[in-house]
Formats: sequence, structure tokens, C-alpha cells
Amino acid sequence: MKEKYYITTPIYYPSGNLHIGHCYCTVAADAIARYKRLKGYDVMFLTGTDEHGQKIQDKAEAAGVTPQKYVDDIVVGIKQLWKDLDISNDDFIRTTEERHTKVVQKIFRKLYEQGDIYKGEYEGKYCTPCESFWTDTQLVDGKCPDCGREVKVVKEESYFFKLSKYQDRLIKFLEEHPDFIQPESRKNEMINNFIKPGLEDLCVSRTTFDWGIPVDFDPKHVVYVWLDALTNYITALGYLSDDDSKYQKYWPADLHLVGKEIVRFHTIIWPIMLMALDLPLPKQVFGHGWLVINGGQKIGKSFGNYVPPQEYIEKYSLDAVRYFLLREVAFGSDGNFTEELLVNRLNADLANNLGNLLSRTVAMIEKYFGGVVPEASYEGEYEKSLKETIKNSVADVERYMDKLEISKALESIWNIVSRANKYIDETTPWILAKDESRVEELKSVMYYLAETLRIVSVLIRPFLTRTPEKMWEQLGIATHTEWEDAKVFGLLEPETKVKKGANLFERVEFVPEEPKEEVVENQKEEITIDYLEKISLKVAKVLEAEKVDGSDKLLKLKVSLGTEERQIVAGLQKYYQPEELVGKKVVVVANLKKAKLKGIESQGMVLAAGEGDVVRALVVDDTVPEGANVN
RNA sequence: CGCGGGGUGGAGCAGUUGGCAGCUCGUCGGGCUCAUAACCCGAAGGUCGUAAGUUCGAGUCUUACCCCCGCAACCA
Repeated sequence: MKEKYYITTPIYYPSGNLHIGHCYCTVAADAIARYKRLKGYDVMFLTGTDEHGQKIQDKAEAAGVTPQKYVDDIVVGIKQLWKDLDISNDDFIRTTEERHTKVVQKIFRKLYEQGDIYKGEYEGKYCTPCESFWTDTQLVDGKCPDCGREVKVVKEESYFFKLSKYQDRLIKFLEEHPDFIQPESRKNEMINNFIKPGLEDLCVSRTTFDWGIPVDFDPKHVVYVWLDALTNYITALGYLSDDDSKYQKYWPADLHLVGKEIVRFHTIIWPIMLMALDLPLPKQVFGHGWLVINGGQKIGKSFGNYVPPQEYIEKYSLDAVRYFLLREVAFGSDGNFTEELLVNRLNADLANNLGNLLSRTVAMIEKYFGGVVPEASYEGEYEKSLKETIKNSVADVERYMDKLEISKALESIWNIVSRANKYIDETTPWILAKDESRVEELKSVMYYLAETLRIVSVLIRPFLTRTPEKMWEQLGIATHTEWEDAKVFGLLEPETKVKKGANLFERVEFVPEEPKEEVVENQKEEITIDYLEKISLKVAKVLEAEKVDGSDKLLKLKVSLGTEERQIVAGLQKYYQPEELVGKKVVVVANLKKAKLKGIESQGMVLAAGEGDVVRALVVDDTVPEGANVN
């Protein structure tokens, strides 16, 4: 009987298209699920969408469609995205499906009947025109953050869930299960920040909008978020349905993979709900970090940096994208996502190391042995060392995967790849090939390389979905390989016929996108005064000016800021004769990072205004002293 | 004093119980020619945010301070 493994992603909110950050989470879950399957587990991998709520209702209204139609369309896109990413989920739960809504109603009623849900009053700041509740911290100057109008204190009849009743049990559970919240740093945060100060009862129904699951015994209420969303993990298994065999088999979940911002709900509200229902609790909740841009900027449409994930796949291939997401960032902490980093990974790890290793190996076997993998009878120190590396690295991969350190698992696999590349240099097959008496050594080298590649092709299966088959094709491996095959050296049959094929990964040149000036001009984001104050603008007197050799645009200027002199290279040659500028007082950016233009250091930037052929430097009155600040 | 995360060679990051400061990329020099301008070897480059303390010894422990980022009932 196979051991079961139940893993989930969050159910995503389909108020818009998903971005690369969502892919990150789902690809990670997919890699873990694939790994467990290869290890022989009976895996249940669930993802889905959380489709109710005010925001969806608003968006649908704005689009002039029903909320159901609105989410239906987005969900089509999400499912396609998972397909494009080779996500191997076993089920996809939508909270608008009957199998979910019916059970949520049952659960709500059950909790109500047993007294864990009670009717009370929700008090909040309400903006009537916007039909929205706001918390005190969301208010701007005490007014509605959306429209700026006054808000009223409004009382709304609501149902509440008695979180407080289970507080002590929850603390006890967390203490007895130190591995429940991962990474561990989040555990203290939850306990100190949210549980210890006392849990407030949770508002679990709303009457201000109706896009939700109606409370069946009080239909003017709809079930509010978390009670609806979190239960997906059991409704998808058929809990309280006619057929709960999957529930019986897979629950409790082995791993809920979630973003760090919703760890709270999964480690406080969800366990308490399960306690109230008298159900077993999941074994682990792992809160992963976020992908950010340029050291902290979040990804999303509202941040103006949205790129449809498919664009990356089309541009760089699916396996490159999957590899990057899984390799670049330590799972659990935030990490940078930029195309440049992706290209670096693709070129260095995939093309240069792995792709090229296969390419040179197959080429040599073809050249020296007519494409037939020879038998290995010779084993010297390099062969022993290579085998040793493989053995240790495979053990590392398993160790890291068990700790969900996916990035390190991949690093360990590439450790083998690097070792094999080095092995070629150590054994210098091209020299062996010239010496008839060393043919046995050459045979072994070829076999060891091919066999190493076979093992690597197995190890990468959870992470890269397309590459293993491509490798097998070139290595002449027809049989399906399982995880355990990676642990045995020597499974590759001699006499196997290799065949050189297309490069596994093509190197790509990274071309930084040149922002189109006009577009940027008109769409610059709003900045605050603090940001503006970071820019030091000063008046500078031009002392000298000359053309830069080999450039038809640049002028080299020497300017005085009163207390110091600077050399600035400015792109003004087309618009000024050098002598025209001398003596003028211009405005410069004084704290701009130094740059080299045509090999000449530029310690600032001269401000100029213009359009088309007319460009003039910003010049101030002679009465303003050199070095004066421009505000 | 709301809570949390972080500040380590040019960039991005590791640094477990305090014991010679590492990895990847980039740069420079060399090697090799089987291979995808690839691969292999070597070098340069860090007073580990600042200040004080504990210690034979601190990136690691303590305290204070500075700076960046995130969260604060629905953005993975």
C-alpha cells in the first residue's frame, strides 16, 4: 500500500490575471508533488481559485458581466497557465462549484448549531457611496481612501466565529508541534503578534454584498472569506459529501504551501476551524517568500511591472522558467526576479553546464565509438571521485527535498554536472583517443559520462519537465526511469546508441529593454516629496567645455560647484558649441552615481529641456551663486 | 517604544553549536580544443551597517544606534 501525500497551494483570487509570483508558488508545489510521486507516494496535489467577495463583484459590474461569467473567464486563463507550466495538479477546486458551496453551508450550519458561530453586530467605518468598510488604519485623514469623503460608523448584523474559545488549545498545539509552521521564524511572529494579545472573534458573514455563499438559514447573509476559502482543502476531497473516500484517504494534508502573508490564516483560523469541526489538523504549513523586483518592489499589475508569465516561457522556454523559479531563491525568503537574472541562470547552469555537457559527451561517443556507448572496464581515481560525488549529491538532494529546500536540492544536482565537466578535463579523452593502448580508459570515460547524464536526467525530473525526455532521446534511453534509478551507478546498458540532437538549451543574449522615452515621460509614477529630496540639484558654473573624441553627441565639461570642481559628460554636442557653454550657470544633478561615457568619468548630469532638435540646458541668472541648491 | 525580515568582496546570496570569511555571476590572467565564444585552473577584490561590551578568540553572543524592506483582517 502506497503512502499518501496531500499537498496544496493557496486558492488564488481571480480578480485579475495571475503573475509570476503565483507561478512561483505553484511550480514549487508541483516540483514537490512530482518528487513525491517519483519516490512512490500516492500524491494528491490540489490547487484552485477563491472566487467570491466584494472585489470580484465590483470588477464584474465594471466589466458589465455577472460575477460568475467574470470568474469563469479568468479561471480559463488560470487553468491554461498551469497547463503551460506543466503543473501536475490532480484536482482544481473552485469555490463557486456546488461540491464546495453545499459543504460550506453544511459546515456553517454545524458550527452555528454547536454554538461556535453566533449572531452579533459588526461595527466599522463605512463609506456609503463606495459601499465599503474600512479599518482605522486604512482611512486617510479619517476619510475614505477611495473617494476622500466622510465615513460613518455603521453597525451591521453579522455572524461571528468564536476563535477565542480555542485560543489555549491552539497555543498548546503549536507548542507540541514545533514543525507545524515553517520556516520557524514565522511561528513566534504568529504567537507573539496575534495569538497572545488575544484572538478576536472572526466575522464570518456579510450583508453588504451578495457575491458569496448564502447562509442557508439566514439568506441575507453570505459567508465571508476565510470560512469559505480555507475549507476548500477538505471540500475538494469530498468532506461531508456522498462520497468522502478521498477525504478518508488523504486528509489530513501533509503540506499547505502558502505565501507568507497568509500564514496567519492557515496557522490560526484554519486549525481552529478544524478543531471546532473535530477534524485532524494538517501536518505542516510552509510560508514561502515573495519574488520582488530590484530589491523589494512587489510584483503586480498595480505596480506597473506586470508581465504575463507566458511571455517568459515563450522567450526562454518552460524549463528555463521553472528552473529559475526553483533555483534562484532560497525557498522561504524573498528573492529577486528579473529577466537578467533569469538569463544568467539559463546561460550558466542550463546551457553552459548541463546542455554543453550532454553535447560534448554525445559528440565524443559518436566521434570515438561511432555513437555506441562502450563498456567500462577501467576505474581510476577520477572515476572513483566522480562516483563518490554522485552518491553524495543524490543523498543531498533527498535530504534537501525533505526539508523543502528546493534551491539547494537543485544546487546539489548541478554539483554533479560540474564534477562531470571537470572529469572531462581531468581525463582528456582527446589525448586518450590518440593512444591505442589507452582505449580501455577512453571507453570508461565515455561510459561514465553517459551514465552520469542518465542519473542527472532522473534527478531533474521533478523540476524540469521537458528536458529529461530530450536527454533520453540523445542518450538512446527508451525506458522510463524512476527515482531509485538515480541511486544505482551502472544501469545504462553498454551498446546503447546515442544520437546528437539539438542543443538542450540555447544561450541567449540579455538585452536590457530600452525604455521608450516618450512613454516613460507620460507614464512616470507618482513620487513623494521624500523621494524628490533624495535628488540633489545644484547650480554649477561651466569652466571648460570640449568635444569628446569619437563621439558626435558628447561634450566634456568642467564645472564649479563653488566648493568643488567636477567633470561632467553631457550629451549636448549637437545643440551647443563648446564655447557657448563656458561661463554659463547650469543646473546639475550632483548626487548622480558616477558613470563612464566613452571612457570618460562623468560626475553628475546637466539638466536640459527640449524636444526634437531643440534642446537647451537649464541656465540660471548670474546672480545665483555656484553650488546653490535648486529646490 | 506595534510586529517581523534584512544590512557580508562589483552584483546576488551562504555562513549550522562563537575557532583561518565561503558560493554563484561578473572582472583579470592562464590552460584545453571533445563541446553551445563552451569547459578546466588560478588571481584580484571584503576593517562582515555603526559604536561599545562579553570572550583567549565575535560575521556568529549582549546592548545602543543608523539605514532598507515587508506586515498591521482578504495581493503567492
